[in-house]
Amino acid sequence: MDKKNGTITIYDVAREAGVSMATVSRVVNGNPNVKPTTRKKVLSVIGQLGYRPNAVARGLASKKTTTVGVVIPDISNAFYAELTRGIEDIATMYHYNIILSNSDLQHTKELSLIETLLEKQVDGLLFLGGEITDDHRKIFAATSVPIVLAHTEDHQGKFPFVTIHQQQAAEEAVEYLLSEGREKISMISGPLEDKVKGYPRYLGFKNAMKKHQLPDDWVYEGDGRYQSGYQAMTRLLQEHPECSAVFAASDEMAVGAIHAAHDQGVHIPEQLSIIGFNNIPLASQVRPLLSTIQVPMYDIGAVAMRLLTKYMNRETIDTSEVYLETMLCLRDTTK
Amino acid sequence: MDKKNGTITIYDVAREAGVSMATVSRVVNGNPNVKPTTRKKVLSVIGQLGYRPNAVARGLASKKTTTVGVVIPDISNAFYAELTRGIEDIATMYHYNIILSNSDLQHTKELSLIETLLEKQVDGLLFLGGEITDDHRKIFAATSVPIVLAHTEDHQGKFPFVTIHQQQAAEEAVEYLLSEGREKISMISGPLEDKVKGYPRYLGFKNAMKKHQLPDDWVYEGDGRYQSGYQAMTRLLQEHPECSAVFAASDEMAVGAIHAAHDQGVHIPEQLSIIGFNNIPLASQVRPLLSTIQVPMYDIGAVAMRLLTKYMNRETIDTSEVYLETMLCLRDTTK
DNA sequence: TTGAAAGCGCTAACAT
DNA sequence: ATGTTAGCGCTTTCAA
Repeated sequence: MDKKNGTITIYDVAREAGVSMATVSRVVNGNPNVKPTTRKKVLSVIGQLGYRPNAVARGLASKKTTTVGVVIPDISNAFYAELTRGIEDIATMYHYNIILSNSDLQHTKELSLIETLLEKQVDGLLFLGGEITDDHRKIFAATSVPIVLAHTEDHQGKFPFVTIHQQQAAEEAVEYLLSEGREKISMISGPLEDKVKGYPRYLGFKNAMKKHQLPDDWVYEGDGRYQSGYQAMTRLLQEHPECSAVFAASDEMAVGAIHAAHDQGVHIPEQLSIIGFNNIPLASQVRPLLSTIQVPMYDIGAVAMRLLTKYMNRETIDTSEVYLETMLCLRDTTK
Repeated sequence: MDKKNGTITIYDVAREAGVSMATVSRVVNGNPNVKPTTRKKVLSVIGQLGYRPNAVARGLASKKTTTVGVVIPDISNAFYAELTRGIEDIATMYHYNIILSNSDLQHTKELSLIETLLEKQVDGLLFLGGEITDDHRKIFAATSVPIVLAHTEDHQGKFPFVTIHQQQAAEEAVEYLLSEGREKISMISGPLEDKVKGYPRYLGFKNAMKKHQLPDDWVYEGDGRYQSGYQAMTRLLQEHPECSAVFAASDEMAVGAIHAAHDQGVHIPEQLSIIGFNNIPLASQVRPLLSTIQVPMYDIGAVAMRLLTKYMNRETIDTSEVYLETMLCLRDTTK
């Protein structure tokens, strides 16, 4: 049944079935130009021998690997995990596999990962979450492999992307707080040097406050995680006990803030409103239920992957820059 | 700079540098048998031409792809996301990439994923979380590709694995509840047909209760998620308001239970103790902070991947069946 | 409908 | 230290 080698190849099947390699290749690839009898014969031999096509050889010959590379900041982050699920589901649907790698948002790591993925001859590349620099553009532009950016955008390089309107979503959240009658609003931001999310959301806050001629400098910078939200809130309450609302740039920080407020005896939402960002599962697994901006994480991944398949198939693209809708999701931390 | 084709190969570099392909291959692969001058020359040509080695061709020739397949139930699940991070970090450390695919614990999907991964000639396979059946064993046994199971175990097939003692951990949790003086203990279990986690944890509960000659049939079956925990607790409180402790088979269900109890006016931990399972981030992001069994998720992934590298390198293996330690992590939902 | 044969880009003996 | 060469297992013209 096996050959000396142990691996049985298309050649073995051909010999055993009394046909040529080409014919075996045809039946394996579903080419219709094969006489039904022949196909049946070949198929049965394949079954008997337990033949398994070698995708690497196929990749070399056909110049297609049916795998796409995914560079993501951190898979252990709920937001990116959900987004990745969207990617993977669509990839599977189109018969692609994904090679996943974490960048931790580190510039040089990102570049070397991209390099490695291109060496592996991925058919396409999904780049998530990091800021696009000239280094990125250079390497992206130099390859013919389709690239789609997800949850980040780039206008200089003209690369396709799917993301959300970060700044606008932030503005809406703050506007809502304002509409509640809150005026002493503070922000717990993410890292401001994060040009992709942190800074735009910060700008959204600034803008909304300016528009209403309200002070906009109660900004506390966190790192996006629970603890930093807790700490920011604690300081905030010390320095500005009169604060009546906070917009947090992530749900985790928002929840940290809720608990800090609670520990200071501040009642939510009676005395203080809080709005988060993303609507990760956590938001609806804490009490009070967190009001937040709902970001279509799964869809960002799914749509980006779908877009990538279009590029890989050389289909015509109608829109290469897509912004998905966010929605204010009001629960119990707002009035 | 480029050739007509667009892709520049090892042959182009060789010609341009005035050496043979073999020599270029040597410098690319860090073979020491190259005169420094030659190496320098080749390297410079590689730089000029922007040569990028084709890993697919290399894989075909060397029969090594430096990629491993990972079959995981669901990457959007916090538990598996963290575990995957452990896998990926170690994989990167040993210069492997991972192809990730979600099985949703579906038998047939698992098998077809494994098949696909083997076609792609992965150097190794990590299989997570699902029950091992004869179908799995058959395909695992038929390949020479090293397989390591993670967070599941198999004794019939003799495949290496790294996991935890599910039943024992559950017993310890229940024993703790008992040691608190609680006697009317209930369990909110995961799916009991889950032979890998659900059932063993259930057995742990049964065992501990039997050992103390206490009734062990207040068991409510959930699906592991928040909502099911909430519902189970709600029913539990209706049917057995005298219940004084609950052991939940997952943190999410435990948190759901906390909130259900809260909604019924039951005080935790005064009237009722709750212990969860896993210690995902959520456990320390809710109030009261959840007491739970801390499972080394990251380490399970990391150790499994490390073990896999040993198999791939044909190193000698000291232990092919590793159980990692769990620990009772007591916080505010127990006395 | 089928087969023959030329690669795909690289590695790995084997020579030199 | 370097070159030659035979594959690796498949796809894909091109003929037949």
